[in-house]
Amino acid sequence: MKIKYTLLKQEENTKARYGKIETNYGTFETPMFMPVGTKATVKGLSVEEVKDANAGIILANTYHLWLRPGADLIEKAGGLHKFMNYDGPILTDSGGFQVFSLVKNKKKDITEEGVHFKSHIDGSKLFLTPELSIQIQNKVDSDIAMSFDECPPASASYEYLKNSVLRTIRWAKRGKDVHSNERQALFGIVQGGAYQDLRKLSATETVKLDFDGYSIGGVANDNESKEDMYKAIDYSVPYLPEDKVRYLMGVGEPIDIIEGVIRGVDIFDCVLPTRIARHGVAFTRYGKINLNNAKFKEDFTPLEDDCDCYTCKSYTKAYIRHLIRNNEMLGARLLSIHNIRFLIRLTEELREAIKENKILEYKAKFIEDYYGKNK
RNA sequence: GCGGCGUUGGUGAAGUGGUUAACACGCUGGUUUGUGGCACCAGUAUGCAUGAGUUCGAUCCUCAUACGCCGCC
Repeated sequence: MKIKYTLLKQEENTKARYGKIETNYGTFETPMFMPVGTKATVKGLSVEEVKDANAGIILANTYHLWLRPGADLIEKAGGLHKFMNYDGPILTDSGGFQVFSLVKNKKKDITEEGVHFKSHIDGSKLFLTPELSIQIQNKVDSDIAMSFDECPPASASYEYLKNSVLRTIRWAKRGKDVHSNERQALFGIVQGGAYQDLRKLSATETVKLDFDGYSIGGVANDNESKEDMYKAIDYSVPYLPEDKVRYLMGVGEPIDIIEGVIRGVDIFDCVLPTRIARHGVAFTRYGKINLNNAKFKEDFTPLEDDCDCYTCKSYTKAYIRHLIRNNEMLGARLLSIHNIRFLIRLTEELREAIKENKILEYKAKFIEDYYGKNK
């Protein structure tokens, strides 16, 4: 089967919504946070640890898997789920985001046919098209495939963005036309920067193509301001169907997840929890903390007193600091486990807040705690 | 006791008679939003063993003292 979204409860004061997604691997509630497992692994974590965090869908990346180990090998292994031992739903990003960060000359390398760029591994010349991206995703057999879109920087001009939006719509159609995996859902991506008319154009035209879900892309990159990010959501959501899931790509920070939910977004993904973990930083209810800081040297309490994650149940800040300072890999692992659980727990709490029509109160309390000075 | 060499920040060290004493590590803080994993950015010696002298000016030259290493008695 393909993915099926059901709206269970619309919050009364905002666009926030509580729903469920039925997938090949069970039913999951939204709002939801998807841990990122780019190269068929959530960095540092076993699939058991990912599940212990109560994760639903996880994200893998077409570009990275295409280069290594290759789609054919994953097919031989019996598909991505068997290959990485994850019997939960997997979404594959199309590779658009990666590819455009590797493009050298925008005018020359981005053509109607596809995108020319160089491998980040050996510099060899590669060419990715909307069709090829979908074919790779069909082959690795993820549960949700993403259309191949252009992801321009936030600083792009209106004229550039307009052409980009139109091209992304044409690419979405081409990808859909070759999509052939019966059990795999396919999502369309809305672009258009922070411009209202471009988001409307992108959303309405993409919806006409009838995808299984829709994502809002081109957000949270290139030092984009939060205001522009929120605009991009506000200008996209009204044109998306109510009975399809909405996915905000690459977000993010706790406050951005909250703002996204309030604006009607259902699912999120972000590298932040695992990346900051590798650099020694943990999310907490009272803001981010850097375990490198000297003040944690003799702090024998958990990262968060009331956190239910494995790390908080077992280890102290002083110990994690010691691991991080000495570049011991367990440190990054423990922080990754906590940070992923933190964001998933945030979405669990947002669901409860929506059910009680208290999403704005939840946000106010969160801001007070997270950005307050009384730590 | 005599002779030689050395003494620069938390550490290893570069360096010059003249505005802000290199670099590395460490340390202190920060950044990170569809991941080119363990990165990047910033700060970190009002002072160059101590005292005296030469000089317009000394960390750099001279002398003495202390300490360290090596050799000789």
